[in-house]
Amino acid sequence: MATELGRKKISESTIHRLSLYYRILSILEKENYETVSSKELAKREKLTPAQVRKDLSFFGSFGTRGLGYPVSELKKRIAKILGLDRQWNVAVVGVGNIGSALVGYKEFQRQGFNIKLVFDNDQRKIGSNHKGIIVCDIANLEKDLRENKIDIVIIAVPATVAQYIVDDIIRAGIKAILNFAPINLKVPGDVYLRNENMSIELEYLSFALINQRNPGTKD
Amino acid sequence: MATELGRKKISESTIHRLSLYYRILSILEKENYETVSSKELAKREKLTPAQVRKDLSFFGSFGTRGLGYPVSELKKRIAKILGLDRQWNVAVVGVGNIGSALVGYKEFQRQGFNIKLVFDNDQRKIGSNHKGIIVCDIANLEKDLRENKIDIVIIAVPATVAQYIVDDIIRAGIKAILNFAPINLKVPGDVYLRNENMSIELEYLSFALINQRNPGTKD
DNA sequence: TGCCTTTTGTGAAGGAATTCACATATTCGG
DNA sequence: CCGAATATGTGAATTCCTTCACAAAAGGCA
Repeated sequence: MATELGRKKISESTIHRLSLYYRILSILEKENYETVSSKELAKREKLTPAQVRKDLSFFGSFGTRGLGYPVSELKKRIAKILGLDRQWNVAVVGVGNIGSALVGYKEFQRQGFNIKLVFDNDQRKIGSNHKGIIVCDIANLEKDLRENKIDIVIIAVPATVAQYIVDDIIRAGIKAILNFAPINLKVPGDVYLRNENMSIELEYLSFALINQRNPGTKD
Repeated sequence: MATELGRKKISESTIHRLSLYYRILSILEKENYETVSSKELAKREKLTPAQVRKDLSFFGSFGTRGLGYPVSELKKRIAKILGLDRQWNVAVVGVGNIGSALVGYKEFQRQGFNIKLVFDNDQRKIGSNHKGIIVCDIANLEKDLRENKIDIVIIAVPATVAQYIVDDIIRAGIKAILNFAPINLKVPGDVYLRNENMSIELEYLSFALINQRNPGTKD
């Protein structure tokens, strides 16, 4: 699943770790750190310094030998790589438990993911104001997505209807989908689909407790 | 990070895939399938048949050559492995956006994760009924966790206070924590901590859109 | 019964990700 | 300005994970 970028293969785990570095760098920036070493970064994320350096090296030489990495500068570079230096238009489909939590989740906006539209099929919800956003009728999904130039759609509907929604979304030309429904969705080859499985980490904890794995932090 | 079990090392990814198999098997069971091949299982999860067989082989020989795996039986075996054949007492700390979504998330109960207690520090919320559960005062966290024999605690408080909460929780003897706060928590060596990062997959989509990775499903 | 088909279970091979180890570059103190 | 200390960047080594490939087992059918 690794991709070419320049000439090297970048693994999915490297991208995920970039997200983690970005978060740490935001904190360090607030704490007025000027520079940070791979050692320090590694310590905060329970990784090895070599891992941090290798991850970053895929994208260039951002550090200074003997000193470390400039915090603000590195943060900007990672933002650029991950596309967090721009604004994304996001829509959420389904204003149930999960959907409404996501609409109110401040972290998204902070990273440039702006929830522009929210959809539901429940007549009682449609038209109501949900955390500053009017709930749209799912009947107009395709049209609304197009007209509002939505980049990413988050699926937060019951598993039973998720595929129908996805089919609609794809017809609207959407190329990136984040799925919270506990089901495997089918999408064409040119659409990016990621699944968010809320149970999986709880199940891991359950397994760990039973089998007494060697504990510790892990993402 | 892999653990001994019997004599073989089980990787984290194998455990995560067991969760996926479990979900598929539940669906197949409802659809009255008697048996399923590694090929079919693989197809549904976008994996290879060899991967499926190897994953399962770590825990025993569950299949029949020429036939495949017995759906109900395999589901039970995986449930046993993951600890989904028993009930877990879970507490949620923080009844904000995320916290209240989790309390209402039916999928957890279905898998044996019973949310028994919910905590907040907001006087207006304490004592109120939240989806059938009375919100407890976080001041009594340690005592309540002990008295209710809580196994797993879910952290859904702001990042700024998460560490204090965790310290309390650990004092209460809790050994498994699922953290939704966007911060790295410190826990003793004998406590299992997993982080749920709601932004990470959105960031991956952002990266993918910018870099035109080869698309497709991935968990 | 015996043969053909299917599919598992698993060592061995191959590939991918992580860590090692060190040459190289830079800062800092005196 | 020099030497000691620090920390990057990266090929090579290692470890870990996935896939291959095939022997072994079971079912189905003539």
